[in-house]
Amino acid sequence: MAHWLMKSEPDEYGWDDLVRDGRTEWTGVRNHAAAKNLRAMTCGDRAFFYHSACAVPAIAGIMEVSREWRADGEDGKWASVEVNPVAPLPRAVPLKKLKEEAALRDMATLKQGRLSVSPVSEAEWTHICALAAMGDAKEQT
DNA sequence: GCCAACGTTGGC
DNA sequence: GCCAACGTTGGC
Repeated sequence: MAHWLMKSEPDEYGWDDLVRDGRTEWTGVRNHAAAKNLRAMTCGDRAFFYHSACAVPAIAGIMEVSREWRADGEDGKWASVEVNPVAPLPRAVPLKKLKEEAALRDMATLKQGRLSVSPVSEAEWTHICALAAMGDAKEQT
């Protein structure tokens, strides 16, 4: 099972919208590298829902790929997948935090900021989940 | 096939 | 709103 990070502008479609809808078709990706990543997804893969182009860019939640890719658009070049929400992060992890972490230095989304769908390694995934939980604990002390 | 011009994404 | 990064388009 692979892990991913998928970006959406919260003004357009945010984490709360996905929770409200229960599931959604992740359409509109018009970048070849991102489309390739969509086609590589399999059912059950987990992905971070990332809020981009907003006041505080951050990872907001975890979702699951619930149907593998299908064609998006007429020309056959693009793909979409269906996702559903799994859980919000206990505490959102902002981009600023991601950039501060040495362990995340090689993250695809940090290396290529404009890539809207990117892979996340096992180590990166685990690290970010720990950050999300740690932020929560810190708040309580 | 190269490259300049232009458009889009996304951080700040 | 600006700008950097990067992708796409079109002239040659």
